[in-house]
Amino acid sequence: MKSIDISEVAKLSGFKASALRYYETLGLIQSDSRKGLRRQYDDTVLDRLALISMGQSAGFSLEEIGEVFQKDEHFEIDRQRLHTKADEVEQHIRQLRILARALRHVADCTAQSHSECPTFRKMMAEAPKLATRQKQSEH
Amino acid sequence: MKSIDISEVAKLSGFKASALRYYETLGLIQSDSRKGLRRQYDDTVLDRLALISMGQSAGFSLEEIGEVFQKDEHFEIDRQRLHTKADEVEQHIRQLRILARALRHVADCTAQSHSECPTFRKMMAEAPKLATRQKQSEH
DNA sequence: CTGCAACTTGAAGTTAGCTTGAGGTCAACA
DNA sequence: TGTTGACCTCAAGCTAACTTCAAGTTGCAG
Repeated sequence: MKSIDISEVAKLSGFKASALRYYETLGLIQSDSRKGLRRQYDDTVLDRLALISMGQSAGFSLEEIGEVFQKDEHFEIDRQRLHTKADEVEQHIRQLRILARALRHVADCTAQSHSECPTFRKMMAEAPKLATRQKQSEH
Repeated sequence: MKSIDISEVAKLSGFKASALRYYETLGLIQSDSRKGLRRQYDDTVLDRLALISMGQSAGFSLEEIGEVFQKDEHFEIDRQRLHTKADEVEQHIRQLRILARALRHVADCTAQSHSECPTFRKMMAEAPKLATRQKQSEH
């Protein structure tokens, strides 16, 4: 395990140093030592950051992402939680596939009004049950 | 086209009435009339809202979503933009697939440290180039 | 005709996720 | 040995996306 300087981590991960410091206050990452005042990181931090980045793009809050990282004693619960998160991601993927198709359709369909195009109508019919769930489950 | 009351739209779409009013100020939706003071919506608003919801879950800002809805004169540019958005969504999907696999792996893999598990290492190796792009392209 | 629940507006407040600024410290190079 | 530039801390500031609040209005049930 070699140590990397924060500026290097920033460069490699695409996160700004200020974001890395912020993540540290949230307990999402830790620096393993200091060189003077400067944070040095174990290179596994890059995996963590990649997961954080992907987690964010999956719509998880930093708090949720943090929970996933807690490898606590009761790891059976933890495994369950991870699978649940994976299920959520897959659900999300299904929704995005509909969106991609809808976008391409709207781009290509020559119909005046999409609300009257049967192809579009059919696509949208699949969407609501997927699309409204997030909001309900919040808070 | 039948008109629906805002409370009904809220119920059907999963968005709160306050959010609907907010979207109206941003020009994302319009109410087609009023009953007294109360907003009434054309039922195509539900499609729009489903698209908004999906767009958000794809990580687009309300402003970006609004742009997509602008069906302006130069529709060739518009088509191009829509396809670009679709490309972004598909890129996003690829990233989420890696995340889902990573989550399931971490849940099931018995290795002490994931950073030493070759399967995990291999997955993560695919991720960075996908995961860091969003941040760079912002602003 | 009278309530009153459910809407209205505009302004202010909230939360997440960072970034920025002021003032300080330090490693490394000339 | 001194200077400099990149880091440090802590507090305050910022943006997006809403929500909440206070004060007013209105459709409709009784």
